[in-house]
Amino acid sequence: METQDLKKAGLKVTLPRMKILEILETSNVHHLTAEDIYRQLLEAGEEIGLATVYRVLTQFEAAGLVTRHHFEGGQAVFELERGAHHDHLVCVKCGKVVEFMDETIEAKQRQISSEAGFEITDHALTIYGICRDCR
Amino acid sequence: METQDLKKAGLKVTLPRMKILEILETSNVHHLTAEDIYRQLLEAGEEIGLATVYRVLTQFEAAGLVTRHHFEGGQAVFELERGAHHDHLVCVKCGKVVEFMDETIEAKQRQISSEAGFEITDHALTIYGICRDCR
DNA sequence: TTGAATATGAGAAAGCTTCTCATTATTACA
DNA sequence: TGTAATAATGAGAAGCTTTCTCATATTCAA
Ligand SMILES: [Zn+2]
Ligand SMILES: [Zn+2]
Ligand SMILES: [Zn+2]
Ligand SMILES: [Zn+2]
Repeated sequence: METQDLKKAGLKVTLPRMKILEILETSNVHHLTAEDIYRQLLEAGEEIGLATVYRVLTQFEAAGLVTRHHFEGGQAVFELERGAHHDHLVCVKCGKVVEFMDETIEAKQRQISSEAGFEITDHALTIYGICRDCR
Repeated sequence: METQDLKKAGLKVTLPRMKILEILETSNVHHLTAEDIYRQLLEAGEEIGLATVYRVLTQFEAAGLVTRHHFEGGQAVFELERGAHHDHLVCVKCGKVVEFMDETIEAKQRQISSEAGFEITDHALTIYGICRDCR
């Protein structure tokens, strides 16, 4: 299936791309930085450069396989696109990420945009807080 | 009044701080990057370094005088804290920023956080789109 | 199998932001 | 007002994340 995804996106099936996709698919943490992925590749003994990780993630994003988020704190985080739109709750102490989706909020955003004369292309709602475990 | 704000924040009243505060107060565009401010200072003939601009903005942020936003596109933008919380609609073509606040959305966020066991510290909702003029 | 097209690794470079440190300015108080 | 203690500044170096360059290696259609 991976192979199909890559071919559909017009990308050649290469070892770096398959390994990166595999990490995104099998990781129990769904939100990973490029460095996270790079480190996992090193640990697995793969000799894949950090530049390749960034390059591939950017291609995956363009192909719609992956979404890039800009949470506070510098590094972008990437997550495999699993179909369902959602927004994020991020713990500022431990970094835990909880996903949620609220149709009321989504609808209100559409209404606000249309009233302002904007054609929505995207949106990012991130709530920062302290999770139960960190309190 | 500016002078008071600075003193209250425990900051000495210096020329760079007053000039930067003045730019934030008088600019008709409310969302400025550090470079925007630096450029305006240069144009006004002030010899203030970019490092000072960043330093002062960070201090203003800590003092609650200014809010820092991380819209897409790398550079942070700063805006004078005028008391009323609001979220943002950003045009991806021209960069125009429209502010809005919706109590339904705010309330939903509080509910979602509390249900997830998070104590909210902050949130950022940014809708990206194409404004009327850019269509 | 072969060659055109594409991808990779390594390091350089870019873009934004923070740090360092010698110099200068502010402020409290004599 | 003068002075000392404290804090702020400017300039450039450095840090961090991300992208670029280019010589080499890989993929894949024919
Ligand atoms: Zn949403
Ligand atoms: Zn997510
Ligand atoms: Zn809000
Ligand atoms: Zn604003």
